[in-house]
Parts: sequence; structure tokens; C-alpha cells
Amino acid sequence: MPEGHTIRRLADDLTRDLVGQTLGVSSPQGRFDEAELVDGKRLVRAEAHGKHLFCVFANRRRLHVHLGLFGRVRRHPSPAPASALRLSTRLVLAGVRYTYTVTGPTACELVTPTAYRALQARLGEDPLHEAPDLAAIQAAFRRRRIPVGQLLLDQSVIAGIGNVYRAEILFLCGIDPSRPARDLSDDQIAAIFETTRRLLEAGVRDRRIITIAPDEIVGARSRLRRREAVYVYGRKQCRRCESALQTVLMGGRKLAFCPSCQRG
DNA sequence: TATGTATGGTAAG
DNA sequence: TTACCCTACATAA
Repeated sequence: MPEGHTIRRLADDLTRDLVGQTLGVSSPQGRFDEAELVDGKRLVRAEAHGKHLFCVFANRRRLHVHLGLFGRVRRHPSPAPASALRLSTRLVLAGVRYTYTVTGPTACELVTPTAYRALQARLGEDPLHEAPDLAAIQAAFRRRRIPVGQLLLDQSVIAGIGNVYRAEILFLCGIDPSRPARDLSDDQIAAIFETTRRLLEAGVRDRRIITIAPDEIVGARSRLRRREAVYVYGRKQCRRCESALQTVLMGGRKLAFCPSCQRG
């Protein structure tokens, strides 16, 4: 589930459902023992930066959640059914009408202002934020000779891209993933950035990753299977030209690309 | 029941 | 680069 769009959507949902309310905060699993420090406090704000979620409480405590690869968030009507509070549930945020539960996160902790600043400092531009700095991204590309396919997963450059979006962005921009980042033109970097923003925004709206053009969708969007919703990720053949896709391991993760559509 | 895989990240070597 | 952490689900046996 979790690339940048998921977390932004989650922050928006929490803002709508829980902000302004006094929350019951607990950890059935017991591994988030700081829960008691914000239990019974009013939630003031929920915000996303890349794949990181922050919840600020009225007592100025700040909750940091990172879902990692396995983390999942579920929303239940309050009071949550007992099945939602199973032993693997790390975090419960219980509001008036809705209760959110989190399982399997990489991080679920209260952060000090210092730790928060350190975290922000190593996160790059979030394309979903108000005024992202394109020039800073272009400068970051210039500094690196690693393959662009590897750079796109570096959260200190652009925050929020994951393995699915990486493959789709490079495809849509027609860029060979192996090209050194510093060799890309400013226009290509700008195109990568604009494509990232467009896809993430669509992901927030759709609550899922759909990268194909609207007019390519046949039938109901809800019945669109994941493999049919993308051009290259998880596929064997290019959705556009039917060429056999190539797969490389880049940044330790599988990356599929179309040798015919991505020569630039 | 066991195995493999997954939209992520950190820390050790 | 590798090992490791976190959970759920699909598929194999």
C-alpha cells in the first residue's frame, strides 16, 4: 500500500475524521508504550512528508508513523470491533465516529523536536507540498552519477516515490533507468518531477496507483486490476508497445522497463 | 504447513 | 553490498 500518495491520503483522512477530537490512544500489541503520553489528548494536526506521517497533539507531543513495506492502516466505525484490536495491532487512534488501527509499521514513536528536525532534514522535496523546489531537485541530480533509477528511490531527493511509481515515472518520461542522474537535462528532470506530482495527486484521489491514461481504462475503474492499471510495474510486456520488458535490480529492488519505449 | 514475495528503510560490514 | 526488521497474502506441497 504505502507510497507517498497513501500517506498523504491518510493525513487527509485523519484531518477530516479525527482532528479536533480527544483521542483514545493505545497499543494492544504493547510495543508502542509511549501511547499513554498522548492518550486522552486532542489531535491538533495530521500531516504527511513523503512516506512519513506526523500527528501533533495538544500537549505538543508529536507522533511519527512510517508504514514501511508491511505497515497497514485500517479505519473502523467507533467503537472498533474486537477483531480490529488483535495482537498485531501496534497503534489505535480512537475518535468519536472512527477508529484507526495500524499494524506492521517500521516506525511508530513519539519524536522530540530535535529528532523531528533531523528527520525533516533528510527528507527531500515532497511533490504534494505547496511550493516544492524544482531547482533543488535539479541540483541534486547534478551531484550524482548513480543511475537515475536508483536516485528516484532516494527519499532525500524527492520524498514519496516508491518502487511502483519509480518504474512508471521512468516509463512515462521515456527514460532509460540506467542513465546516470547527472546526465539528464533540466527539462528531463522537470518532466520527472511533474510526472511524479501528477501521479501522486491521482493516487491521492483514486486511493490507489493508476498510471494509465483515463481513456485507456475500459469498464469500471474499481474492477481495474493492478497489472492493467500500469504500464510496466509487475508486468512482463509493455502495456503500450507489447515489447518484452527487461528487469534489473536497482537500489536492491526489481525495476522493469521497456527497452523500446525508454531509450532517452 | 511451508515457502516466497511485497508499494520500505536502517545499520553493520 | 548484506542482514535484518515488520505483516499479510498467494501459492506450493
